[in-house]
Amino acid sequence: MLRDCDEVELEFERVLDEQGRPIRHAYFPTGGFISLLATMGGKNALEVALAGNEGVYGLPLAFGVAISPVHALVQGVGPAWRMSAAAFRRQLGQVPALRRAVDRYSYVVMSQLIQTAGCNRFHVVEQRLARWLLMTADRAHASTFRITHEFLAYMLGVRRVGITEAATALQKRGLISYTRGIVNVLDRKGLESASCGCYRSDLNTYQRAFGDSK
Amino acid sequence: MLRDCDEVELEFERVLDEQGRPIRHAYFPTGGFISLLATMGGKNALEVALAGNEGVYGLPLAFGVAISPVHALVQGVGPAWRMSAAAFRRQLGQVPALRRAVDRYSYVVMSQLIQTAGCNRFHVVEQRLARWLLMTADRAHASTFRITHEFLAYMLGVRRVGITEAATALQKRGLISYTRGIVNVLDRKGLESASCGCYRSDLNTYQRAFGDSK
DNA sequence: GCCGGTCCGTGCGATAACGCACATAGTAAT
DNA sequence: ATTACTATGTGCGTTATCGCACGGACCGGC
Repeated sequence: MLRDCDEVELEFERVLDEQGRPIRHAYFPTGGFISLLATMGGKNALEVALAGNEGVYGLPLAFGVAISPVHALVQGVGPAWRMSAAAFRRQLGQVPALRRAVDRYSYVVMSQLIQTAGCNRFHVVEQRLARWLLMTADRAHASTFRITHEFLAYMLGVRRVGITEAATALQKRGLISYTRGIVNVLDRKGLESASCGCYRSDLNTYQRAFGDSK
Repeated sequence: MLRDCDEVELEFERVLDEQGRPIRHAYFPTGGFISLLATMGGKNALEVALAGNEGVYGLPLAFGVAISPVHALVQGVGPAWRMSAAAFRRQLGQVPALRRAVDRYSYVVMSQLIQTAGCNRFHVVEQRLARWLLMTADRAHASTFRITHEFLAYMLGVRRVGITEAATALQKRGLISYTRGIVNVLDRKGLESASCGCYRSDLNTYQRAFGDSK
């Protein structure tokens, strides 16, 4: 199966696919991770899912559709396996274990989309920011990572200043620290309780889909 | 395949499955339709998708997981075919055409979840209400249907009064009329332009997934 | 050491939606 | 007709977030 893959380096802010355009490759991130954004005409956008080494980018291919429903943007640099759309579909037909894993992961993503929809509706920016930082720290496999307020604002669909305010509050509480694009998670537990339950809820969903069978 | 099905009548406000609990049956609505809600601890909820005769309820079963990520509530009364979870999974394995249709529909639902997440973040209540009325009218196969402001508020995750205000505005513009739980869509085109682009966008997605191959 | 660019912080009026309380208007049963 | 109930409408102070503008701080290059 690896014969159909290239190993590529995901470059920061690289757009893998745009909403409404063909999906050219599936990606299996190993070190990097990918943001999936709903773009809402103009400059508004909203991150709806995150694909790191726990998942894959390119699910629609598994459903027999090659048009991306999201704007896919590299968020964390690092290596990934890349497979052409055609090869991915072929492998899905030939390798039952892959098919099963992708199906399970589809469930996880669908659940997260549902959770995120509610989260964006009901939770305040500070909670959502805390959740986002935790999710990102997990996928970056590090408590420190690179991200500006500007970029965060784009992900969460709020003003840059909204992020500044929320981040300042988290910093004052000693949960994070940051300077010019470098965020450091100081107190993971604390940040988790500052976040909405959505973070934990996502973890549980993942566990339910993959953990229980092991 | 129909041998594994019962024909059942979907009763108004009947809860088919709760979030986090097993999915007992898959449903193929013919006349009725089903709301899928994200429940956010306590009384808050948000409709994230709608399954009518264009789709099916029970997708997670197709992914090999039997736990519902949503609160599934009957929204429109009418008949549906019902199949046990086990039978649905069996049929998916045996009937390639079913598998393919369900895959395509999974893509549609996933796209709609993405769209809806953005919609709830960026669009005002009046636009979202207009969208919801259009979606419901489509699935009810009628321009008149039963729905209270209270229920609508629950679906859209806003205050009842928020619906009253938005509905009053739409009524003043001659797009709808309503009295005590009966809504009537008077001007479909007008309502569509009062809504956000999300309604049309959903239709396009559906077309893309199913229309193009025919 | 200055300069241009990037990133972060603050101030302020505007707005959509909130929560709560209460008023009115149909509907339906007795 | 009275009563009870459900559905809708109104009023009002509060809040989270917005949009915009500007001030300051840090950084790398010359």
